[in-house]
Amino acid sequence: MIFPKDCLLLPPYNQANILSIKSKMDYNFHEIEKKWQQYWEDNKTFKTPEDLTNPKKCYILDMFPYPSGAGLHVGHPEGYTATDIFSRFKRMKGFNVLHPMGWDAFGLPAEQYAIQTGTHPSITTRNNCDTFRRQIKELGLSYDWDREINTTDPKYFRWTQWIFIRLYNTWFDETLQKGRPVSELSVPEEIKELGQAKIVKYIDSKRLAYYANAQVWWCPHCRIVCSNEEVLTDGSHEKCGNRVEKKNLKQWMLRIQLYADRLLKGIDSLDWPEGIKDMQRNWIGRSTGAEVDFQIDGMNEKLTVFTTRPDTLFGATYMVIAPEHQLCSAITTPEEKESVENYVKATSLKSDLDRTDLSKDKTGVFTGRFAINPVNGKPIPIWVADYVLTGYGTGAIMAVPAHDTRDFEFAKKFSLPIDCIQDPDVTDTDRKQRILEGNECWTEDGKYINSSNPETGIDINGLAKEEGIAQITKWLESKGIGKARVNFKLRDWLFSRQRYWGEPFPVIHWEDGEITLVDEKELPLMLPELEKYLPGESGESPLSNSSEWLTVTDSNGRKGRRETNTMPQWAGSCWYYLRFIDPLNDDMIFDAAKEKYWMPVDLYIGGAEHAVLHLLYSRFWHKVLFDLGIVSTDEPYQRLFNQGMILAFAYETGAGAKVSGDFVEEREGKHFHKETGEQLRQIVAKMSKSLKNVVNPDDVTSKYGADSLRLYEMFMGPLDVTKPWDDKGVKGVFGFLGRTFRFLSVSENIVEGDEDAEVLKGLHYLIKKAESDIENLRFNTAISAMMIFINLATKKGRVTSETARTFVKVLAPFSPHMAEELWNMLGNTQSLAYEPWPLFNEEYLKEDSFDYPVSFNGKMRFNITFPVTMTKEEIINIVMADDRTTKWLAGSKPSNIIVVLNRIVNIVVKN
RNA sequence: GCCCGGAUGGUGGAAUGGUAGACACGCAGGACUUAAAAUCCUGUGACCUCACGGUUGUGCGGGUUCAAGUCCCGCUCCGGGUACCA
Repeated sequence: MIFPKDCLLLPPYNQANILSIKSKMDYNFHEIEKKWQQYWEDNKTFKTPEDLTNPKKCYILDMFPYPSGAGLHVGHPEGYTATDIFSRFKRMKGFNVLHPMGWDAFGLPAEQYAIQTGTHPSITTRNNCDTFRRQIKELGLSYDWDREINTTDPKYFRWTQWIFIRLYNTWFDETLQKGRPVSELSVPEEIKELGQAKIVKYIDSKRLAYYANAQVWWCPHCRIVCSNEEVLTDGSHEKCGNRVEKKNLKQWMLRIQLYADRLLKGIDSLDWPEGIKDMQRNWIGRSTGAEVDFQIDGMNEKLTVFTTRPDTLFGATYMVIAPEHQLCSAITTPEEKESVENYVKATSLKSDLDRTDLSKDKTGVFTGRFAINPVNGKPIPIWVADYVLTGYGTGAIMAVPAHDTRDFEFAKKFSLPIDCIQDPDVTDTDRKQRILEGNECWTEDGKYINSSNPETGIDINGLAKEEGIAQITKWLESKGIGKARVNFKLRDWLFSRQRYWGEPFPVIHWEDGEITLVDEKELPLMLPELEKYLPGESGESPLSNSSEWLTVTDSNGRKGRRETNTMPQWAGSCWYYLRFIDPLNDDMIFDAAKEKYWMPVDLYIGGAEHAVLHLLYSRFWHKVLFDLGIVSTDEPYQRLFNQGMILAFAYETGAGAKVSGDFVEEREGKHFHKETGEQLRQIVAKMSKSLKNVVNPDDVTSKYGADSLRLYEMFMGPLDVTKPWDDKGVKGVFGFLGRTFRFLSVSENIVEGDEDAEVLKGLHYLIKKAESDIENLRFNTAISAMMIFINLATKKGRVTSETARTFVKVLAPFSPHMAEELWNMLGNTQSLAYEPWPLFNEEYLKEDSFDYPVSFNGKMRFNITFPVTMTKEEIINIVMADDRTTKWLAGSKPSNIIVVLNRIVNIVVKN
């Protein structure tokens, strides 16, 4: 055997030492992670503090998952790791932290599985939750598991039902812009005179929860109601391919529209991404305008339209009503009856997508009837067209084809008159002529023309837009044929589903037509056990199959039937953040003092797909609860952040065919088809079963450990951008963790005494950087800073124990298992979860000198190091005397010399 | 169509208007090993050059500035949202 020279120099006892070091050096993440997860669980390390006197509190929330049968995918841990780092950091900063997790477990998949197999959804749900919980625990996330909640737990949905009762018993006082109990609603005298039935009707018309007919898509084949997205463009059901039809069903609705203004104004005060705020604003869609009445020629009826541009009334040359408009058949003349009826019927078969597709030609039919334009007395034709929707405005519009592209297209197609009433501000005289003649649409502003009428006395010619709107609105109001109005795009919320696996409504429909709610004391109203989960014949929920549960009799022998609809999945997720505050309370929804302490949620992280609906619905409920004095804040989520989607590489052939990951092999950085040998293009796509590019976190943790998975997900890039998963990237952070462990776990590397100045500077820079990066959720650069520090420390070969302890604390929020292990090895017996976060000392970061880049006309040429205290004049003198300056000036004289202290020197030379 | 983002090496990305490419992956070379893996070291935007060094470079075209990846104007492409909103 030949030994290398150096080896011979080692005394025998040192070789033994190497062995012991070697065993220490192994980064055995399996053992470490299991050990600390067990420790945290046994010691309830992350139990939420009960003490509510600490003024520093932080409520950190994840959007809780729907526990699907497929288990976790790598997208879940992204947001969870981010909130975990934030939570661990805040604990070290001395905050009381509330960081809970639960399950949004009502939902369709479990119900469909029940239909197929007869397995009760609660069993499927429990199994799925168990899988999710196991997987999440294996990531070492610091949740307080004593607060775990599940929306399908009767102890939880009891309170969801309780909130529904509150909504039902609340009305919105538009004067105060506030929800109030119906007991405080005063019924007008004229209604009181009409008797009890009318009084009840009046009150019902004010309740935030109301019962109404609503049109839904119905698949006769599957016997279920479908959502818009389940209906394909050709009007068939996505799942079975059969044709769907529209069906009117009695549904529960919530009057979110009344809260539109409050929901809109509330957005301003929130620390949310601007993009999400804009999306919510657009969804609410507030627009101001006016309602205008048009008298129908030859009938004692009027047609009311909503318009944002009442000032363009002189240009209104026809009207359009939606096919569902209530006056549609009354308006239609006998001659046009057949064509209108056919058109209405054809529309009802169209899916919403089909109907609203911009690329499709506009369709419509004439009703045979005219309306009178109030500003000039001209009769204008009334048409029916499906581009006008019933749900928005009044379901009728006045068309101004000269200045609205949609109206223009329609007018051109059906040869309707086009009257230009705004002077186009264009220099091109040909174009100007075309616009004035009604051969081109002008949608920008311009001074009014042709906008006066001696009979009505209006004249807005020459005025600008704002003044025109004001004058016409004033005129309409004075004549009693119109008024200023605010309109919202936001529609009331359809709040019932014809499903089994959801919260039952605590509602009884009595045989005499009365509707009553179940007494609060009787909650929760449980779901009945069923033999089969198929929907009822007529579109009713599966609950209608249950006989005992369904019927009730009151003390007077009156028979009643329970509501068979259930609540949508949104219901449970609308308020879960409140239950986390006091999840085990059986006496009330939550303790008021605890709510006051913990609310609002300080940081809420989840996917952008919930940017509108979940967040808007949740804010709506919260505002109602606020108005009723149940919660103490007006908004639930103070700071929101959306993580980006994690995509994965996929492969396609030159022809664009997708190739499953199984058939791809990599050679020299290129990708080839294993069978055909064809070179493939690497693309980035959503993870999907068909592309076989789904990454399972279990595979990653078993190979590299949870700390590596966490670190990689955070190191991939900024939290909010979509980014592709790359297995190779995990190796990078795994390598870093291994190097860190191997360095800090060897006692020879840890010394006592004074720290090296460079290491000290690096360490304090790291503390500062990590702290601000965590606060700003910029974890990728914080991790990079840790790598830089470890690279420096390993180069130096040793650090002081003080430095080691400090570094481990910085590492702790990111890779807590390894940090705990190292903390323990450094001689500590307690968990470091509550160790104070290290303070950085600005003194160590101070530099004596700065390496100035010297540039000529902005191009960097060379560097010179100067003391940081050196003045501009001294710097200029030395730089100008430098040989390299002479070289770059090449005989020219500088016209200007810019010195920005401790930043740059720029010498300007004019050519 | 409209709204909101984005475009930086082979890849993910970094960069208060002030040295573009930190950190990492990949790749290349080397060390260790019988060998491989693991680990460690070195190099690595492109182009010219033995080298010193130079030229060029942040999607495209203009502009502001002593100085632009960053600010402004006009485009192109990509991603997300939305669907005729009167």
